[in-house]
Amino acid sequence: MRIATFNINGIKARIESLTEWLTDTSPDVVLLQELKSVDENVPRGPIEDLGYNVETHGQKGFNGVAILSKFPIEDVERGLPGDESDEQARWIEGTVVGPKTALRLCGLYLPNGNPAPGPKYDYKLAWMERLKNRAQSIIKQEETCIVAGDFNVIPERRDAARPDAWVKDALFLPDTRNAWRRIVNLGFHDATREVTQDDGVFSFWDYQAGAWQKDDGIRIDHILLTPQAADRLVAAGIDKDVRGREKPSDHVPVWVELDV
DNA sequence: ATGGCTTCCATCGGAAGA
Repeated sequence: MRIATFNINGIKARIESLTEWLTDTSPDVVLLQELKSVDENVPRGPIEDLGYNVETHGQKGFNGVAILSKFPIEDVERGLPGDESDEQARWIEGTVVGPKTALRLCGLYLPNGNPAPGPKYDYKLAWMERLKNRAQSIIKQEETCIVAGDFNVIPERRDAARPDAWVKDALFLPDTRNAWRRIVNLGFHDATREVTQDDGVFSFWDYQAGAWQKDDGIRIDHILLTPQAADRLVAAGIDKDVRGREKPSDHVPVWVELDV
């Protein structure tokens, strides 16, 4: 089963390039971020026409996450536990049942956090603490599970073309990276790092200043695997060419193939 | 660079993104 995560930066603006990529690569499951749409305005028709079930957790104007799946999506939960007052649509869970085993899916759009310091950065760190708590219970349950999405975290210097440009940024500050490590160290495997230790592996290139043309990218979209999921890892990759197509998102899809 | 693009909402500018 191929599972991808993709921050599409607006599902209404991206529906044509999204369906083109779905047709080309035919992933079984897709976790989407930044729908920038309420649920009722998501253009689900063109996606359903390609054989996908669609579960969304949208919000007016920004944020918004979704699960697309060729398999039925069961036990859907919306919103990250731990703060009833949090109205931002950044978390969705669901389960798909493959030929061999069930797979729990957690799709996330982690807060950007800039400018740091400030209230937006405080929200980011608090959100990461809630994510750690949810991740801890997933690990304890020994589920075959992936936690994937736009983490807005550059884990290491090798994950940026120009790491020195990011040292004061919310995506790369020590508190951000420490919080990331505390989550990964619960027992997760970073799928992309399971298949490559290379520099220059990126998932985002800014629209500005010719970042794509200069390959001035960062790796911030990640797929974390529980040990039970990592045992079933067959392959992983990044669909980098998507960034060079017409009217692209500033992110590209990151994917894994799991024997589930 | 107090933002060089891009999207959204809502108009003809501002917020948000990373």
